[in-house]
Amino acid sequence: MLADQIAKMIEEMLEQSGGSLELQRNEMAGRLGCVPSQISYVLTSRFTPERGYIIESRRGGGGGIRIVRKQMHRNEYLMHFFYAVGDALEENEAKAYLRNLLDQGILTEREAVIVSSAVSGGALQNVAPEGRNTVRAQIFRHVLLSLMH
Amino acid sequence: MLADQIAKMIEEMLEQSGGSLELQRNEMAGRLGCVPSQISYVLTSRFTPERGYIIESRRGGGGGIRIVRKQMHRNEYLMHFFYAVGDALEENEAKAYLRNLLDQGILTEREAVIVSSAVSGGALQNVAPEGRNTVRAQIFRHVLLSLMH
DNA sequence: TTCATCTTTGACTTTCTTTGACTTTGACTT
DNA sequence: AAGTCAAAGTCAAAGAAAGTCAAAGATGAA
Repeated sequence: MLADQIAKMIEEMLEQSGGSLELQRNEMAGRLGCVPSQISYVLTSRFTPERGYIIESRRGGGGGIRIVRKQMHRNEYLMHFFYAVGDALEENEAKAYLRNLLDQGILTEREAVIVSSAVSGGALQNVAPEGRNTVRAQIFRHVLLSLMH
Repeated sequence: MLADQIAKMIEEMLEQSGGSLELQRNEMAGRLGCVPSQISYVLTSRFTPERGYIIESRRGGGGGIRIVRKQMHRNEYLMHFFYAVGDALEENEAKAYLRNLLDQGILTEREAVIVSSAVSGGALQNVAPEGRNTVRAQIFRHVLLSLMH
């Protein structure tokens, strides 16, 4: 399958380059004789943050796509929380998790304060009350993902 | 890319001169072998007030362009952003502000990453699109407040 | 088979860059 | 004051990437 070949190729390039690389979508698609959006597809379906990759890109002349593989070591911990949080999260649950992360030395105090205020009731005033716990969970999970670096 | 080279060059000059400098658009374009409006482009796309720069200029004979990198003190800075953010905030604007806070040493890289992901489009998926920029602003402002000690 | 999910493709959109023609402004000369 | 020249400003068009999305095609499980 095309997508798998491309994915494999990117993995190899990542291996060679020690974990990060930059490529040009059109150029790569040209070399492989496929349509450029195929590259995008591979990237969004295989190189997701959940699997430990970060993708950044720039459009326009001289643009390109940057792929970074995050090192997995104490990230299992974050993963654990990621799944524990689930789809909805109360403000005080959030606080409890943060306390935990702080105790484990995964967050600094300031970092915990930042996250805490980002998911505080005040920050989510403009979200309909029924949706608040969902949004809070979503934000929290995104933060956890971003910390797996 | 041309624009990036020019930006880099200007950054270096700013560094050397301790934060402010004056240049001549035509003269610089001549040295670089590019069209003068390219300099204007770089200035408007990269050295924006959002990123903490002030640009002033004089036309006519003997004219020139003055570039100043603002530096304020912590809370002033945070206040400044607090008001600048206003009631709605795009994801890109948020990134620009964070970059700036990072450059000023007000946030660490990890902290910037945390905030960035907390206000990312992905984190706010469950907020109705019309409300997203409002919620993002609210979260961002709360985080700024929490940093003002 | 049938349904759901994953792939592939291509048309269209958005974003960023580069260029050049034209405009505005300021300083100096006459 | 008028004219001239030397700046910088503006803007739109063209070019160069990547992003999005829906339709069509596979593939696999029940």
